[in-house]
Amino acid sequence: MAAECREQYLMPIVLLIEDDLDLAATLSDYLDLEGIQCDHASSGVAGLTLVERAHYDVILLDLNLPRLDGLEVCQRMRAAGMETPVLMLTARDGLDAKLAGFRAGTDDYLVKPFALQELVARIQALAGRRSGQAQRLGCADVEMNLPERTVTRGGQPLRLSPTGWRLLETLLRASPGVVTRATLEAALWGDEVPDSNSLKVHLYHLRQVVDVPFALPLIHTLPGHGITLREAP
Amino acid sequence: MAAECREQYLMPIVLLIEDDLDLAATLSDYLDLEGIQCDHASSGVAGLTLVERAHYDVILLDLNLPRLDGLEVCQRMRAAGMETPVLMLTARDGLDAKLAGFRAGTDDYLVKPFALQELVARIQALAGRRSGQAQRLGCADVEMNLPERTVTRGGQPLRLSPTGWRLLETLLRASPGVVTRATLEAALWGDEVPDSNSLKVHLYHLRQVVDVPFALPLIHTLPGHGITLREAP
DNA sequence: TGCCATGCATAACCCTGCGTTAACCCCGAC
DNA sequence: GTCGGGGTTAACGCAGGGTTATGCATGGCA
Repeated sequence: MAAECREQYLMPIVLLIEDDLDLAATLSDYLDLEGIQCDHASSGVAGLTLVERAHYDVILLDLNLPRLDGLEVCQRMRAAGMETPVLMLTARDGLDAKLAGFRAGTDDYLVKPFALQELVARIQALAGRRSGQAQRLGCADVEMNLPERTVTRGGQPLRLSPTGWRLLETLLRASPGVVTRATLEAALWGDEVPDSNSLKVHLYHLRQVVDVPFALPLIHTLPGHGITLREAP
Repeated sequence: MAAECREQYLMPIVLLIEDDLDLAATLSDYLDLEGIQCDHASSGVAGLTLVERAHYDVILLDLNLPRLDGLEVCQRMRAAGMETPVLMLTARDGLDAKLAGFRAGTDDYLVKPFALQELVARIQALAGRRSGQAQRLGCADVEMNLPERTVTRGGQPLRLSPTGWRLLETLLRASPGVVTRATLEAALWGDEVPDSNSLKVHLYHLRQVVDVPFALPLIHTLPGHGITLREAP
């Protein structure tokens, strides 16, 4: 996880199921560099439990796994009703192997050795199709899921009022940049700003939810400039 | 269950945009044999107009087209907001060509010569992801079978009025996303919304059927945002 | 033909919680 | 010392949303 706020709003989260730990580390590092967050499971069973527990945009699935092989994992996922796109990674190039993969319910099939850039492109294509779920805003450990209308900090869900939501959204979109109070007021109310006090009250409430319960405050005011949402003041 | 659903989904309709008429005829015949209906356009412009006019599950796009090449066609489709999956067919195997394809918005990339069976498998994967849910919708332990017009929760059948059905269907299609009340009203009545009260009454009745008899409520309202159907609020 | 069940629209009611407002307070700049 | 930008707090009004009751259609059925 990169320490700084990401400029990319579109940050797919993938699960890599792969028993070769060296390869897994290489892939994971590269994907992180490309702005794709990557969880890792080293066996089929571990992968299946992770899939049930968390949300992923794409699943990278090695075909040759020790006990439970990739085909089986994919079949079980589909049988359980999971629709998450699966990208099968394998050294087997034969037509029959590919067809078996698709029959098991995979969405794409990439033969090793492959170019890492192609892997990234295919992940993005698969994640983008579910465009609804891929739209997230994030900064530090704050994550905002736009279609689901949920915000979490450090994985913990936050309760926001409609205005609090819009406030946080504008700050996130600008992050790590600074937003002037005038811009915030315009984002909340347009031209008809209710009272000069309103904004600071809303900011106060937002901090109560986003900052106070946590160790590190993220909302900083740069006096005379405006407000910013980031780790370092 | 879900596996059977995939197999059972039949007759995707694809559009083949290809200037080589011999190849087009061969592909088209083979796809027809496999139960995939295939329209054909022999130029980029012709393809674009067809795409606007009719619905296709997948678009097979040759990269090398006379005037308007495949990349351009794909870009224009995406710019126009079309989300139809595109499968690029081409003789060019280079990494740069592939990356350019994905950058233009393609969903899959198949290098000639390819096995016809692999083409079919990839078409079905692309079509299934979009319309595989055409038969059956589900979320948590709720299952809706569209052709049979039955809904169950935890295996137990639910009795829904026509309006309740459409309401639940809209929520299921969006799940786990949030649907605004305006969208719901539009889905139920179009432009002629009867009364501002009607929606909340129908929602109340739907909850009586879907949520109240069960331990875990699934229909949540996120104040100021809309309604959602999922496990976590 | 008349009865009953079902589904829908409408109106009325209540309550929670959100937004606004008006205070007061703190602190650094001048 | 004063002024102003910004943080904190409490009070009030109201809209959004949940709940309940009523009346009117429609359609099946005796």
